[in-house]
Amino acid sequence: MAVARRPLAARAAEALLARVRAGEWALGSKLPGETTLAAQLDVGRSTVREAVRELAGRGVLESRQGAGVFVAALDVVEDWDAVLGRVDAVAVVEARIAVEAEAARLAASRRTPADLRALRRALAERERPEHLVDADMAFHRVVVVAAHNEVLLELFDTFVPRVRSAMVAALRVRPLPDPDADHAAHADLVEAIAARDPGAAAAASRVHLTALAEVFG
Amino acid sequence: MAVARRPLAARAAEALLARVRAGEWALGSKLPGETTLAAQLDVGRSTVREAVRELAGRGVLESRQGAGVFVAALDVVEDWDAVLGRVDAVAVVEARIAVEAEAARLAASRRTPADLRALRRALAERERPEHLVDADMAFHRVVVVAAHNEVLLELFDTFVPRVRSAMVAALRVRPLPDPDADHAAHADLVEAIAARDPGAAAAASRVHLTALAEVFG
DNA sequence: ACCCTGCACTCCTCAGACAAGTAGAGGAGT
DNA sequence: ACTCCTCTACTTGTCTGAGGAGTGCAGGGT
Repeated sequence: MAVARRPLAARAAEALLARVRAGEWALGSKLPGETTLAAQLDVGRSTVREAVRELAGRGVLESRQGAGVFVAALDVVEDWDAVLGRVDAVAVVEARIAVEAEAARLAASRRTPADLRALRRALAERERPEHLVDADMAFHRVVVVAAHNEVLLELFDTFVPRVRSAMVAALRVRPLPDPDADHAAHADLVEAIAARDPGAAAAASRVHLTALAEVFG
Repeated sequence: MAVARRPLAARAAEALLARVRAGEWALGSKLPGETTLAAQLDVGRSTVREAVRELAGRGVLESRQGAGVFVAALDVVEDWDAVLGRVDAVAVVEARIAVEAEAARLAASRRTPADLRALRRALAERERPEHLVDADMAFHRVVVVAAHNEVLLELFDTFVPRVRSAMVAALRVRPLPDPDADHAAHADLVEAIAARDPGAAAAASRVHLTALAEVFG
C-alpha cells in the first residue's frame, strides 16, 4: 500500500492548490499564516513553506514578507501538452487560424525584401513531397516571422509544433483531398504578402487552414 | 540602495537557474548536495531547499529522496511574464487581436442563448465606470467563452490577464480618446454575435482593439 | 486633519537534530 | 566466477526553536 510515497511537501502543495482552485481564497486575497496552515495540514512550518514555494514557482501563489501569502492566479498555467492532448483537434486548428491569419495580415504590411525571399524559398521547398509536413511547418513559421511580432511567434513556437505528430498521423489516415488546391492556397498567400494586401493574405491563410480542419472533422 | 530587496531564496533560485541554463549540469545529471550548494551560495540549507522547490515547481529540477537533485528540463518554458515584459506593448495588443477576433468570429456562429444572455449582462456591467478595466476584461472573456474553443480560452487566460496592470497604468497616463465610441464598438460586437454574423463580429472586435493599440502607439 | 510612533503580525533565514530513502562497496554463499 | 545480501556512507525529507526584517494598523500627539 504505497499511499503516502510522495513527499509531504508535494502533497501539501497539492492540497493547497486544490483549495485555491475550489475558490476557498479569492484571487488576490491572503491565505492563513504559515503556522495556521501547518496546523491545518498537520505538517511542520518548513514543509508548508516548501509547498508555498513550489506553488509560487508555478505562479499560483505569491508571498510578501511582513504581509502574507496571496493568491496570484486562479487559473494555473496548465501544461500545453496536457491541454492539447485533451481538447478536440478542431479546436487546435481554429487556434492556429487565429494566430496565422493575423500573422499573415501583419506580414503583408511589414514584410521586408528579405522576408519575401525567405518566403519564396520556403514555398519552393514545399514542392518536394518527401518532407511535406516539416516543409509546410517551416513555411508557416516563415510567415509568422515576417509578421515581426514576437508574441505571435512565441505562440506559434510553443503550441503549433506540439501537434505535428498528430497531424502526421491524421494525414496518413485521411490525406488531403486536393493537394494541388492546397499548394495553390500557399502560392496565393505568398503573392498577397508580396502585393502588400493584408485582407487577401489573411483570407488565403484562412482558406488553407480551414481545408486542413476538414480533414479532422 | 535597494539592491538585495528580493528574498534570498529567490535569488538563490535565480543563481541555480542561471547555472543550469549555462550547461554546468547536463540534462538528467545530479546537482551537488544541498549542503554543498548551501556553502557555495553562502546561504542556509533550508534556503537552498526552497530555491530547489521553486525550480521544481517550474519543472526545471526534480529531487529524489536519498538520491539527489537532478536537472529535469533544459528548455525552460520561457515565462510569459518575461516575454510580455520584454516585448513591445503594441505586439501584445496585436496578439490579443488575433485571439479575440477569431473568438468573436466563432462566437457568432456557435453562441447559445445562454451565451447571449451572459454577453448582454457583461455589456451592461461595463456601463458602471468604477471597475472599467476589470469589467472590460470580464466582457472580453465572455466573448471567448462563447466561442466554445478551449485552446483559445486557455490562450486568453494565460496571457491577456498578465498585461492588465500595464493597461491600467497606460490608460491612466493617456485615457481613451473617445469612450463613447469604445462602448459603441462593444455594443456592435454583441449585436453581430446575436445576429450570427461572423464577419461583422470579427470586424467589431478588431475596431475596438485597434483603437486600444493607438493608445500605446 | 495630519504625522509618527509603537506594536502585533507576518514572512525570511538559520542551525541543529533525526527520520527515511538510495546506491554502491564488500563479503558470504553457491 | 557469479549471485545475492548486508552494511554503510551519503542524500533528501521533516521538524523545532530561535531571531531578523518588513508590513500594516491603531492610537496618541501635534
